Amino acid sequence: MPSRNISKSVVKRLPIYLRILDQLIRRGVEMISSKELSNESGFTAEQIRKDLAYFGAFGTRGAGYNTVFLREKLLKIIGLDSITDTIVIGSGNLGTALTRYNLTKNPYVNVVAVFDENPELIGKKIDSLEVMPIEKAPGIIKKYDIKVCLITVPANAAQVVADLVVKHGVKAILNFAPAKLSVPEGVHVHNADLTIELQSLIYYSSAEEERLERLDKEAKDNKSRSSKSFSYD
Amino acid sequence: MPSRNISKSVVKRLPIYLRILDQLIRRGVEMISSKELSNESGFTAEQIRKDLAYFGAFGTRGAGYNTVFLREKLLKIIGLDSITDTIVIGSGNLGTALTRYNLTKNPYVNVVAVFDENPELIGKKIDSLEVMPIEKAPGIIKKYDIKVCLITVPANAAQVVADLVVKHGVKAILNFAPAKLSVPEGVHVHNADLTIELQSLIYYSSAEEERLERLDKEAKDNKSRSSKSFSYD
DNA sequence: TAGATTGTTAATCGATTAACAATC
DNA sequence: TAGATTGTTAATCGATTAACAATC
Repeated sequence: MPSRNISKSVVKRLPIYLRILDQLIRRGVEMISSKELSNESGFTAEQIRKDLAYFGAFGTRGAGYNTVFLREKLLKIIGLDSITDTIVIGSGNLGTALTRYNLTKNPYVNVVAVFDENPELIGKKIDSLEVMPIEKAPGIIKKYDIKVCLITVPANAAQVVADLVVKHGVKAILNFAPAKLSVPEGVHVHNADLTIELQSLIYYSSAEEERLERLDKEAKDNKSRSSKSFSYD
Repeated sequence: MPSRNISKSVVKRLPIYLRILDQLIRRGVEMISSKELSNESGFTAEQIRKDLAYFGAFGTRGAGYNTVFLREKLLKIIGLDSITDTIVIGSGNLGTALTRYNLTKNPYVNVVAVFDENPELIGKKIDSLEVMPIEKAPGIIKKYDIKVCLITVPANAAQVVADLVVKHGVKAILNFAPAKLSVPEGVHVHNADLTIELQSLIYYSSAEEERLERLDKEAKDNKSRSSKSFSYD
């Protein structure tokens, strides 16, 4: 029996399984074992089987999973069985890139409008879309029943924009602004904070060990200079 | 005593603490308690204290943390105490946006070059940088001792690019391509896969409960139609 | 039937939270 | 000294891994 309350980590893996299935189907593969999915994805076979089992029993013992069947199940589970309309707020470099990217590359998502506050950018063309003033967002959200929104405005504007879209019915925000958004219960925010990603990567890019040892040494030096207690070890 | 083997989840939170400290210092705040940092960040005060304690004792009991002091410690811990030079490979919409973004917004990181395979894009100007042919990457990596690299090429080119930069000494890759990269031990990859983020967000954007129940119902219907066994409950 | 691989339960591991002594 | 808040140890929680019976 599928049980509810699926954890975030499980949900984040589902689109990866979907992508792999898309590739396999394109290559003509009809059946795939959890072992092979493990090779393709880097997750363990046990984890893959367990993830899928939260939603049902989609495989055949002794044989594996039918790729087309599993793909269809995953589409329904994730909610990609019909195209999701979305809007982009913030038509700067990143907003423009994401709009173009989604228009071309992503078969499951459709950007229906791009908004900006800056009057200079209104009317600017991004492929076939024209940047609209932010005031028109509520109307568009209503018209297309928008539930998902991408925010690519500067940090200081992000909360105002989030409040606005949530007020008109948006349930999920992909936030690229380097700011923590407060949203009511039931609204989901994923932070795609590129600065954070990059900085945490820098942590690993140089000899971690040495850097932290240097830090320890400094601390010790300070201590023996200024404190009454000695440090052992 | 600071212990080694810091987990990824801890490291990902450090840049967030850093950003909050930057804001606090700009506002003139001199001391901050873990409780207040909790309010600003959304993490619990216990977690913040524990995270920091992995690296040393930076606070003052009864008083909290000195913002300037803690910021400086964090810079050293993360490795941001000197500017990190980086390169961007792939000068499409996303690569261009990230290059501009980093050039302007990020004080700790500097994009020194942008590369592309496509001959048509070579020579294109992104602010003050000229897109260079990918063949020049090894020379630039050596010249600037590049350890961190952003990959924004199409999925099918990502692995080749990764192999190339790793071969010449890159230790950390921020990968925007929707592809799993294989890298040798000691090289770190962070995937910033916007499609995955967006799709997993869509999971939460519509009534999860209902969707999954519909799925269950389908499964049950199929079973009672085609199988020999009945399903109870 | 023998071989393979799922679905699921139990064991382990790791990360978060709670509690509190240390100490400013 | 009393009040506040850290640093750290112990308890809890959740997620991953291992094991194996079910079954194609």
